[in-house]
Amino acid sequence: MKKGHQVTMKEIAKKLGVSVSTISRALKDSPELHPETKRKIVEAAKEMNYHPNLLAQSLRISRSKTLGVIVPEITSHFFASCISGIQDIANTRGYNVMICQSNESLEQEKANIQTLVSSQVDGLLISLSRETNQYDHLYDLYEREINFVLFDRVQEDIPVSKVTFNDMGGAYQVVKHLLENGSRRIVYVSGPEDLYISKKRKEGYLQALEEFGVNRDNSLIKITDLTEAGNIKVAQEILNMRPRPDAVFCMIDPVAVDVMTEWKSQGVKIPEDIALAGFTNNPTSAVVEPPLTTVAQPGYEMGKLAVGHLLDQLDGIASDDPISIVLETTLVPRKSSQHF
Amino acid sequence: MKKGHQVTMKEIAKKLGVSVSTISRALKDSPELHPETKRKIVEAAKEMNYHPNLLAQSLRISRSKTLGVIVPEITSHFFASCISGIQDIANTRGYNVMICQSNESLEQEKANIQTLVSSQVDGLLISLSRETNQYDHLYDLYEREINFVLFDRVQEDIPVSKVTFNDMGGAYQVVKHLLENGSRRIVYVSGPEDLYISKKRKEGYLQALEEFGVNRDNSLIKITDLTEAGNIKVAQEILNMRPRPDAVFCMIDPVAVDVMTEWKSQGVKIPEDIALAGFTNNPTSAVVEPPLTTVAQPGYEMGKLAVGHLLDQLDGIASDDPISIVLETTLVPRKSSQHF
DNA sequence: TTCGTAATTGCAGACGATTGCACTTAATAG
DNA sequence: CTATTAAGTGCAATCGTCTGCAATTACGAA
Repeated sequence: MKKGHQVTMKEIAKKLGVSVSTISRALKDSPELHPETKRKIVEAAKEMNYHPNLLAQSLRISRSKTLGVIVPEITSHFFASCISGIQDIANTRGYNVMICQSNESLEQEKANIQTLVSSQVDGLLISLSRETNQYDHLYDLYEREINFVLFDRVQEDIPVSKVTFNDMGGAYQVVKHLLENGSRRIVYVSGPEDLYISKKRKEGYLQALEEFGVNRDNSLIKITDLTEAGNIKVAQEILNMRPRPDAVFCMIDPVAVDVMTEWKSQGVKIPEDIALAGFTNNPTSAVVEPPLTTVAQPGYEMGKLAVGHLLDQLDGIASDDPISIVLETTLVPRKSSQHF
Repeated sequence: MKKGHQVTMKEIAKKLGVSVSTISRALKDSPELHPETKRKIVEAAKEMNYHPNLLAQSLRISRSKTLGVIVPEITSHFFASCISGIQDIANTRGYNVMICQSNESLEQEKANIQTLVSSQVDGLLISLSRETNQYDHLYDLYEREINFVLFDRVQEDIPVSKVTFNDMGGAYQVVKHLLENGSRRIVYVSGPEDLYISKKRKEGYLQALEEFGVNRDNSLIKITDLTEAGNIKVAQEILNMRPRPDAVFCMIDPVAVDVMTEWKSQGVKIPEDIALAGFTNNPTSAVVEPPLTTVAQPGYEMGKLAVGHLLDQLDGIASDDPISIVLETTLVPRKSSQHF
């Protein structure tokens, strides 16, 4: 392996015949130094290509200027957008970011937290895995007084700051849209029931139905495990329901896309035979045929807000009292829902 | 801000009335320690919820067990897949990963390198930005003997290891496929000409043409700046060419999708009027209508290989002599190219 | 000339973990 | 009962940077 040796203050000091402290002060532009000395040191540092060792600095001040991020999966466009927002803000505020993915596994999530904490990150931004249904590891963080903020996939009871979407409102909007387009027998395809978003979007769905005087019918709520096979199975079940539903609202776009693909292969016409809508506004949803009606969630914005608040807490700008930031979503009506 | 205090060896030492060195040895399971002492220390450490400070360890051994990754943008599915592969391997081999995005900017790329190096990463994995057309920052890394591996978007002349796709072969495959389906007047929509992949894929395009005895016609090579507007402009220009081309091969899928969307809005039938193919196999490409013929690049695999080789170098398993790993691509024929 | 004071710079200890070496015991051999 | 040796611990230095305090020097004032 190569040496990859970094120039240190000690070496500059030796070369110039002064002490390390003097080097340190010169590079911090301390006023108590002779200008000439300072000039020489700065010059030598540049010439020798000196770069401070952030590890040493962090150790000394007990702050690493690094944040940890845990998302279920990076390859999801939504989470990638969040990360992008987090990075941008963190960098402009002088922080680095270490990213981990839990791969939707509770064990991985715990392991990630452990690693990041050991790496002395100053704070954490966490979006929970699908599997996460007990929260000891989060309470543990809380008790150890480690700063963290939950976003998107949150646990409601923990007294830390959270950034979420108005999931209920978004679901309400899209179901209302389906109702306004004349649908009355509307299926809700939900993910696993203990998921935060499964619950919230169901609430919005039910609220819209109630507002339009449509009776609740639990047989219209289908659960998928979110795998492709699971989604296809649900798609088939829906086609076999009698009377056949006239619209389907899927909890997330990928489910809707799988359903659409399956239906198309069976010759079902969308939206003529049955209307379809999703949630998230993945890039894919705009280009499928027909384009998918959905609800846009600005992931980049969410990332920015979450990290912004965390940094405010770390920098003492915001108080430590937990707050809840709720982002509004936007209905994106497209062809898949426009039947009359 | 909360304290977020971490338990240190010193505190365990004080509590147990032994020296810090003893704590250290106990936790490393050193054999020269009295078993009873060891037991007590391990127990106390667990009870006090001790976790080693990786910063301090890194400083001491001058290895951070952290890798830096720089990609043009995280929100690209391809790069997200690479990152995913990098993470998985890095973690199983005991390394952490810091990810940065250059946002296709040379300046950002330089800044990212600077930050990561200052953070004492043990090595870097870099995919160059589109803007990067001079390479001082890379040669600088090379001279400072900092380990790094280039992947996907590489610079060929630098004597470091590189992981690439057989871009030329992939392009050859897809153009051959178009030729076999009867097309003869085939447009190549290229990105900026100094991009590595622009060049390589052009080579494959030309080779296939030559093999089928089709004369080269430079007017059939169109350049886009890869923005949506640029792509649409090219799409329109192609429709106005006389005689009209019978197939179009776009350098990357997003370009092909923009072209498809534009054409569909103009009533052009794909593949009947004109065949279309892309490159990358983005998730989107499978669900557009018609599904897009493309070339699959296994990003996850690329990430795994790149990081694997870098770690092999760092761990002294592989020699420092640069190698070039070339991954094969796979033609994914879909409906967009099947006209007869 | 002598003293006070300001301007410069160096020393040493700290951050947390690790490790070669020296030291203290206690046990064993002679 | 003393000398030898091994077992078990502690000391101190190290990684690179920072900073309170002490030390040195020089300068002007009395």
